[in-house]
Amino acid sequence: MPKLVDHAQRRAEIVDALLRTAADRGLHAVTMQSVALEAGISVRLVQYYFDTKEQLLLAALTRLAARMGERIENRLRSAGDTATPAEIVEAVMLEAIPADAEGRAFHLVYTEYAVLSVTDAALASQPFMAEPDGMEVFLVRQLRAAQQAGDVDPEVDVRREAVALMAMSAGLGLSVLLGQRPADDAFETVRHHLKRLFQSITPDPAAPKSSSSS
Amino acid sequence: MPKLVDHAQRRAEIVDALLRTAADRGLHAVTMQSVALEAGISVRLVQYYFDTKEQLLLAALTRLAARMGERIENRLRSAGDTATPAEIVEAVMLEAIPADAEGRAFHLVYTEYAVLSVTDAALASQPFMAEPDGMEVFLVRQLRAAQQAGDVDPEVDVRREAVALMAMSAGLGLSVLLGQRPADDAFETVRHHLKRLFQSITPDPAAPKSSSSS
DNA sequence: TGCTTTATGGTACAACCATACCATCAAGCG
DNA sequence: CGCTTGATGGTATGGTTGTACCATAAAGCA
Repeated sequence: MPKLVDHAQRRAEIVDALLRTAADRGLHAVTMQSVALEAGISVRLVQYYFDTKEQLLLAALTRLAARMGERIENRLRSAGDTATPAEIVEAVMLEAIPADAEGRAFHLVYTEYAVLSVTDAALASQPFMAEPDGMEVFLVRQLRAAQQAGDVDPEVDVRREAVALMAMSAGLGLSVLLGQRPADDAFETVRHHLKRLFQSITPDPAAPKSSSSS
Repeated sequence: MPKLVDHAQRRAEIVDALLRTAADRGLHAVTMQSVALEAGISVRLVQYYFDTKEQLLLAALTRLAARMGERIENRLRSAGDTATPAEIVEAVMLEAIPADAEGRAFHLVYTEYAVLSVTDAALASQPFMAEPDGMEVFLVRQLRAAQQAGDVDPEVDVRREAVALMAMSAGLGLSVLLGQRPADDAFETVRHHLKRLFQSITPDPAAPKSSSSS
């Protein structure tokens, strides 16, 4: 045998090339040739490591889903062990909003995959949308903990609230992606809304005005 | 001359054929041939009425944006003249959630265009995203009116709240489109949230329990 | 040392796509 | 009545795409 290439790494490089091209020219611009060019290899090699284009696309999606998990975990880790439910919920919601170029690229490709999955059977059967369901129960747990800590009104329907929070962050993220509003605006909206939610039981007459934060 | 065809109507038929194919096979499946087939005419005719594919896509987008306006106006009209700001806001938000097949088709294609516009220069320059901005000022007005009527806490930042409401309905609509949750669930979430917003000044101790949770 | 296996390049091929070109039919105007 | 003009069909064409096929260099094993 020749160079004895590490297949896993080579596949990762190719997948990254795909994600890069998808990020700045769209998922529809992803072809065997464009990926090969971006990866600096021949088309034949892309074929060699991923027999068919569909398998390549699925591998990229898998990678993307994994990265999504990493991103959220990183957010939570950087929040530290002493993080309150309010801080955790905020971290998760802010993750859905693309701030820097990397975040934009990530969320764009992810959204492209999601929309494509509506009309593409091969993608629809892929369980990469399990995330939202898991996220929902996670948020519910955080809200319940906040309720028991007295930070959230015990009358709040935590399940409904969790759904609303996820929808809001997704919607804000999308609007930022579409260039309808700057990321900072979305950030502020999230913080403002969470402040309301987490203060709903203690209106604290000493400082009723929201004032500045962050 | 022969049949002396009404160009406007013929163009409308072709555009509708495009929207139909896009709705059930995706925007990426829209080709001159697929549109011609769906419209029951020859490819040459599609070429005849829309010189290039790009013009055809732009025409379809224009039609889509117009239909968006009609849809919202219909919602508002069916709410009647006596509608309260709360009812108007609810109507607008529910419109963003695809309930029936037609709504699904409409929102799917619209979302596909929106996502495509991120990487497609020709679409990005199109001002079909002016809607959200106009919608924002519309919602702000409604919320202000509600404040003056005493239905919304006067301390609420109406502009922030409007942004949050739009994001939430967009996010819920997207999740329904992606099959992550049923439309009824999204409806309930909207209603539940609006009930909180519009009762924030009158907590009505007679019926504090909103419903049971999971 | 020779053979097998792996990694790679190049190229061919069939399908498809957008578009251009050529032809035709019919209707109203002169 | 003939000619022009609008509406349509068919087909060619150049480009691109995904995939299959053929070839070859190199590295370890026998």
